[in-house]
Amino acid sequence: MNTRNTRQKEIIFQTLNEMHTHPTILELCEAVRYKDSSVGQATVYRNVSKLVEEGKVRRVLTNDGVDHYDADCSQHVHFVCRKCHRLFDLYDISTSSLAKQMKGYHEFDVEKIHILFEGTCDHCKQSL
Amino acid sequence: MNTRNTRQKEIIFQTLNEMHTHPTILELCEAVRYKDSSVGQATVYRNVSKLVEEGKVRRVLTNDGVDHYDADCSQHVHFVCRKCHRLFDLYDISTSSLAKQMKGYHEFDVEKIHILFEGTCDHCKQSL
DNA sequence: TCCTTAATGATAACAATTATCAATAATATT
DNA sequence: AATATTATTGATAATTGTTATCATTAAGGA
Repeated sequence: MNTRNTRQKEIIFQTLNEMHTHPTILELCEAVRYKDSSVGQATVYRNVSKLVEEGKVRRVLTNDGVDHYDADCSQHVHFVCRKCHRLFDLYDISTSSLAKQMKGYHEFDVEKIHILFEGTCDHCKQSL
Repeated sequence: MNTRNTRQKEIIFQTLNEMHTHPTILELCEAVRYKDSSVGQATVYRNVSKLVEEGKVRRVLTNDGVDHYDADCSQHVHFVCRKCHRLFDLYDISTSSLAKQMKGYHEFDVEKIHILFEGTCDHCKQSL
C-alpha cells in the first residue's frame, strides 16, 4: 500500500482544474471549501505539493513572492502585469528555439522551462 | 534631499557584485557581515529591495520558494539542477525569438523576461 | 557647525509553509 | 463482510522568510 486516493485530493485537483486564475494555495483553499468546508488548509498544501511532484499540477513562478498553481501542464508561458498584477497565459509563444539552443550548447538535461514576461498589459497601457 | 548614500548600501552592493552564486538574502547577510559585522539583516532586506527597484540588482526567480539575487542585470537565463540545487548562469542562450514573437502576437509591453530551466546538470547526470 | 530627516539596528509582528499528532478512513488481508 | 494496517486528515503548534515599528544614528544641505 503506497498512496491512497482520497476524496480531498480529488476535490482539490478538480477545483484547481476548473480555475483559470492561477490561484495561490489560500485562494484554492477558499474555492475548495466552497465545495466542502471541512477540508483543512494543511491538506490543500500537502496535496498540491504531491500533485506537483506527480506532474499533474504546475507551480507557476511569479515575482510576487507567493506560489501560484496551474492545472494546465502543457508548455506555455506567463505574463504578469506590473500595474494590475494579473497573470496571463500565452499559448502562442513557442519555446522550441530555446530548447534547441540548450541542446546545441549544453549537456544539461532540461525537464521543464519556466518563462515569465513582466511588463504592462494591454488594458493598463491604455489607462495611463 | 531624497536618498542618501550609506556605507551599508555600498557594502551590500559591492558584496553581491563579488558573489556569483545568486545568494539568498541570508547568504548575502553572512557575506556582508564578514566585512562589517554590525550590519543588520533588516538593512540588507531594505537595501536589496531598493537596488532591485533601481534596476541595479536582479531578483532571480527559482522554484525553491526563496528569492535569490544577482548583481548582473544583463539579459541571461538560469538553469537549476533538481539534484544538487545549484543555479547556473547561461549567457549563450538568446531570447530574441521570444521577444520577437511577443511583439508580433501581443500588445503587451515587455520590460523583463525571466527564464529558468529545470533539470539535471552535467555533473549530476554522470553520478547516477 | 547645526539641523533636518533618511537610514539604521534591534526587535516585534506578520504571513506563508511545514511539522506534529491523535483521529479517521482507504485498502490489503483474513 | 469483518478486521487490521497505516496513509491521510484536520487542528494546531512551530518554523521560516519578510515586513513594520521605533528610538537612535548619521548623511548631507543650510
